[in-house]
Amino acid sequence: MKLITRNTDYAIRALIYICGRKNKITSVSELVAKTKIPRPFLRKLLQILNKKGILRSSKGQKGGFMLAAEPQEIFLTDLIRIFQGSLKLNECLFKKEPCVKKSICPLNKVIRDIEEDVLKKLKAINVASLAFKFRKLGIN
Amino acid sequence: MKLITRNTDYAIRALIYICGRKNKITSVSELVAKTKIPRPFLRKLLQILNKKGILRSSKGQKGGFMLAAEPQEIFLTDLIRIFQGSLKLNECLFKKEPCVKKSICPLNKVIRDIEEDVLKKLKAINVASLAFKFRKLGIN
DNA sequence: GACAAATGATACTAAAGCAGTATCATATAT
DNA sequence: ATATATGATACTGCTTTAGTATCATTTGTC
Repeated sequence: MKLITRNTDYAIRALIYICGRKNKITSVSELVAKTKIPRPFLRKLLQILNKKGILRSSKGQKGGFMLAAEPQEIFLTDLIRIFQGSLKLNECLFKKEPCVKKSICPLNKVIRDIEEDVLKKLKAINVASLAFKFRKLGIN
Repeated sequence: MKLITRNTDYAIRALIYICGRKNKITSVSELVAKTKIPRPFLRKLLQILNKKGILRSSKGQKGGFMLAAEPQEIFLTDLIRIFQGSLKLNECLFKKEPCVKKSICPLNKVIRDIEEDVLKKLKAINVASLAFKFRKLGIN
């Protein structure tokens, strides 16, 4: 039972660092030095964030990445969705023979309620607020 | 991101049914007929619940399972712990080089807070209350 | 006592997701 | 030209999930 996996975690930390660099381009080399994330893995993550419109990249020497979106508009839910697919905590568990009464199933309901609450809380967290907290503590 | 996996889900549904049978012994055959859970898989789950002291079994003809614990004392958290291991939502994500400031890491903190809230809510759900809800709806 | 019907114990398997690595192509500042 | 970036893509190893398969043991019934 994991809320966020490692690639989501890495992505968030990379974004927090990039956010702190404001409008300056940040290279993978700099990110690797600061975050200790394995280089080829981080490269892959950044390329995905680029394709998803969260980062903007420039190639060639002096190339790198910068934010393409406002940091207060990049939510934890977005990153989880990108790197972990669906946000549903309880997928349909009876794939073969779906319970006809699924919509009123009490077990599904209690799980759904918890799920919705989690999503609401995740939705309230964005890169800007996290970056602010890190900055205040002098981390990164 | 799944709160409960299929074996936990199956286990809960089996327990709910067994709970409804009160003090009568319930065989795997009856449970398979009612829940449509694959027989060998269900057998394995019930054996685990037996070992963990949640079910009591009797062998031989007319054998089967009944609750070994009070249904209001069997919590969702217990079953998740049994079938999904730890309840930690965010395991240590920097295994190789653990962040020294982990205890004060803002990202870890927000995730931990959500996690604790989820656990509190899961802890409030037990087999008895679920069985009651199912019964009221005439399901199972 | 034989037998059928139940659980106990254990080992095995297939598929999916997670956490990366490796390589080559392409763009660009100097 | 060349060094230094990213882009695209394919591959690998490990773990978890979701089961299946077999044989041993116990027990009620005839």
